[in-house]
Amino acid sequence: MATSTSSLRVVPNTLSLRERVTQVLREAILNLHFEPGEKLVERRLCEETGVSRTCVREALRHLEAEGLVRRTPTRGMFVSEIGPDEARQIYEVRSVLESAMTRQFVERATEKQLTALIAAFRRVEVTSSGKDYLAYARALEKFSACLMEGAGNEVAHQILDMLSARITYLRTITARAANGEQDSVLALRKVIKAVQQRDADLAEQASRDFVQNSATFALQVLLKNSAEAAER
Amino acid sequence: MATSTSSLRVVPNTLSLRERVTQVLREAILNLHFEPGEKLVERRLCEETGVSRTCVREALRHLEAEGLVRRTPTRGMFVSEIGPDEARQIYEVRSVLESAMTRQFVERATEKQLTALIAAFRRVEVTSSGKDYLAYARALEKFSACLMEGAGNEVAHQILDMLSARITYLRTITARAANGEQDSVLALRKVIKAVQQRDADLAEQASRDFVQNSATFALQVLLKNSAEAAER
DNA sequence: CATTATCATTTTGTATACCATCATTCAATG
DNA sequence: CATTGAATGATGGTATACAAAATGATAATG
Repeated sequence: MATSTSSLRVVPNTLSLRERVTQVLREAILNLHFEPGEKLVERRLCEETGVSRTCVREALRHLEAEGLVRRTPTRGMFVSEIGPDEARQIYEVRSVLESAMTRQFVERATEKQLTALIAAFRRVEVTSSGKDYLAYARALEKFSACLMEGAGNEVAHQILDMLSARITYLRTITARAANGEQDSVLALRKVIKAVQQRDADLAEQASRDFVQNSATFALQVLLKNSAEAAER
Repeated sequence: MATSTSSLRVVPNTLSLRERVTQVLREAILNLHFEPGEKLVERRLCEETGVSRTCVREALRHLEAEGLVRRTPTRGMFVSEIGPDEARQIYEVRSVLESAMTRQFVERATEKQLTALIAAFRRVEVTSSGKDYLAYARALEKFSACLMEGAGNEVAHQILDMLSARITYLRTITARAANGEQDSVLALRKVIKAVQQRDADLAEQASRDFVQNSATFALQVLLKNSAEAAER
């Protein structure tokens, strides 16, 4: 097994064009450079990004899988509008998956993986006080990645990665207030605590609470928004 | 709301070419028309399917998302080889998600959705005695769909749909013995029972057992296979 | 003979042009 | 003023081209 310990593997660090286009479009959506519900016309995206239609189309398909855009046959792609109901579903899935993986982490992770998780948590703490949303989002994703790694479940990792696109989107849409992040970090600290104590039940519950914390906040804002929209 | 009651809506029943190509390739993989690990050369697939490269590529990307094929940059697509470790991960995720959704079903489903679930279960029973694997697989997918519908979580549904491709694949690879299905149906009946009694805890546990049942079987076979492969 | 270097072929990744079909817009018409 | 219907624009799909990388075969070298 040459791969496990001292991997000499050279990682191809040059992202393919399609991947870079995907990134650019994803960030554009997350930064609200496009409005929710806006139609994304391929030809226009080609001009704006300066790449071919082939590439743009493939990138859009990927974003469709992530749930950031939706396709209506023969009518085109639209930026997703994520309402309260879909948000609830997303958080439900995330809660269930992430808490289960937290439990697995407690039961399976090595010391090294634990220190990695703690380091990732530190980064979350640091970025949470700053003003860069996306840095905070990336720190959370990294934390999640460490969790999945220690839990030994790459499949779950991929699924949560897909979901995290929409979750970050929700964070942006609901334009979470500053203390929202502080609460989150607080809840996350409890997770870390429980994990360090190797208390699987407590860790699972803390993880559930952590997601619940984000969920209730986002849902409040979304419900208020959709109520206002209904009034008009 | 013109769509809800007397829907004259003409559903675009013509699947797009890309979708049909995806189906064809998926079934080809599931039927082991391609071997696990085999390289899928685009040009060859174009000839075999009679469609353009663009279409084939898009279909392959979809299958990649489903985990049935894997891509190595600039080297191409390969039919997935799903080993014991990945199988464990898949079943873990499925167990966690499906049992949670079973609980939600108990808590949220309407009478109508319950009867739909029971009907789906009947189909599982019927197909389990027959010899058509894929019919059985479809019946299970339909059951899962009813479950998600009643649980009110379309997001979870989509995720499990993605996973189900690989699960069906695992069933094929492990060429499950006939009484394996009987055991499964037995375990599934317990789920139905618990759901009918509206016992959320019991239903969740029964659902977990049901998946566990499939998982242990598949893992046994896979471990034996990979042990044999290691000997050689 | 084993290894290295060279070179031709194949394949992927991307770009471009093209067409048929479906949607949308908007003006003509009654 | 509502309808019809033609012009415009977008998508889904095809064919082709080409650079860069991978693969495979063959020649050169120690």
